[in-house]
Formats: sequence, C-alpha cells, structure tokens
Amino acid sequence: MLPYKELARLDKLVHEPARLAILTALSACTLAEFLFLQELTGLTKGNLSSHLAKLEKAELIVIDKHFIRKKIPQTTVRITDEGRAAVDRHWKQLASIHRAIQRQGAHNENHIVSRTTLT
Amino acid sequence: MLPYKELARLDKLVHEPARLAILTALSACTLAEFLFLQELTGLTKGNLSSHLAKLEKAELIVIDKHFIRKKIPQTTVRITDEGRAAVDRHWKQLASIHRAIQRQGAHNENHIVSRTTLT
DNA sequence: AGAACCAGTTTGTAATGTAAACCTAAAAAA
DNA sequence: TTTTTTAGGTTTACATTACAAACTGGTTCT
Repeated sequence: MLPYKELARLDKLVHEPARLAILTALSACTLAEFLFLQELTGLTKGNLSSHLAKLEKAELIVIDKHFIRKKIPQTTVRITDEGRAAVDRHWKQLASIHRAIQRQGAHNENHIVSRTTLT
Repeated sequence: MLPYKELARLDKLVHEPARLAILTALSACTLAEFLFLQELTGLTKGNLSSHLAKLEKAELIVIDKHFIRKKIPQTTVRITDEGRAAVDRHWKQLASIHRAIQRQGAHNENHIVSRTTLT
C-alpha cells in the first residue's frame, strides 16, 4: 500500500495519544496499578478510567478490580497478548511508514505535484 | 518530561492519522493538487476537504482555490514553514519518545508495577 | 435541452475525548 | 460519636471530532 494511505488508515484505537501511552506503558509491565498508570501518563482519573474501559472492550487489556485486605479498592491492569502485539505492530508500522516516505522523498527531489506525476 | 506523559500529550491536530498523512505528504512537495492529495492519502473528498480546512485554520497549510483557464476549479495546497516544522517535530518526537521508552525498558527488566517503585 | 460528470463543499450524525460531578468506604478530626 | 476529609475510582454531561452522504455550480456529452 502507498505509505500515505497506510498512514491515513492507522488504527485509531491504538494511535490515540492517551491510549498509545497506556498500551506502551503496559507493554513494559507485567502488571500495573491504576494510580501508577495515572502518574506515568499524567491522565486524570476519569480519562484514564474511560480509556481503560475502551481498551478492555477491545480485549487489548484485562482489568482487575479488587480490594486490598477487603478494604481499599484497587484496580490493576495487564496487557493481553493481543494488546502487546497491537502496540508493537503500531510502533513498527509508524517507523516503517516514516522510513518508506523518507526514502521516496530522497529520490524524487521533493517536487511531486499532481496526479499525472503519480507513479 | 516522562516519556509516557509526553506521549499522552501529543498534539492531536498533527497526530490524527489523516492529517499526519496530509502534512507528511505536503512536506515532501512544493505544491499539491487537491485530487493528487486525495489519491495519495485515500481519503474521500469530503474528509480531505474538512481536514484541509482545519489545517489551514491552524496556519499549517495554505489553500489556493482558483480556476484553470477560467473554467475548471482547482484547489492547490502548500505547507507553511510552521506546518513543515510541526510535522517534522512530530515525527522526531515520536521517534525520540519511543527510543527513550525502549532504553528504560531494557534496564529495569520490565517489571514496573506500582507507584512506590516509580523512580 | 437534458443527462452525466467533475471538483470540490456543506450538512447531519454518531462517536470521541475530556472535565466535572459523583459515589463508597476508610481514616482523621472535632 | 458525629463530622469532615481523603482515597480510589466511576459516571455523567458536554463540546468536539471525523466521517459519509447529500449537495452545489459549472461543463461536457448526446
């Protein structure tokens, strides 16, 4: 596929900044506490909560809500294999698209203009 | 800034897939025709039109609507210096954040879990 | 004249992301 | 003991967004 087309079609579930941050952070953890994740990403609790819900629905993460000593609520999050694959793929895709474009830009001297010159 | 925080705060005007594609394409051109850009990115006319409007409003591009031989309407687009700087910065920022995270991941053996372990 | 086409723009709408308000329970203060 | 504050999130409300579909104004074909 043309690199610009690929770029325009990136998976927005993963690409969205807050979720890319969450997924990337999680892919470096075995398990993460809600509040830890919040500190890491700088998101508000509300936003973190709803982004996590969206990621869980897509089965990219698993959320576990429980209580510490039957008292304090704690939410922990793990990335799924599918989630890890998705975020990995996304970073690789970004890099590969960017490389492809830079190579192309280098050899046509940056003067593409019209449809008629499209190769 | 913590890399995950930086990631979560990326400029969405530039980061959005369609617009990142448009800006990146334009930064490799001196000038581009509307229809050429459409072919390159695979966007529909409607979407391309509204994304372009948004980018123009932010002064990242300049749009010129004119007629060929006073007959056929033609819209051409150029990226501004500001736009070129923004898209350039964005790609560099993505790469640098990713590098920073990979380095960090490498030396703490991927078991970060809770706030109390945050360095 | 009418039909089809071209090059885009505008409109309508469903989904998105965010901040602010809210909830439940525990700990601290009065 | 009652009240207040804090902790750990969730839910709600709203403004913004992105997209597809419908539309516009002109042109060429028949």
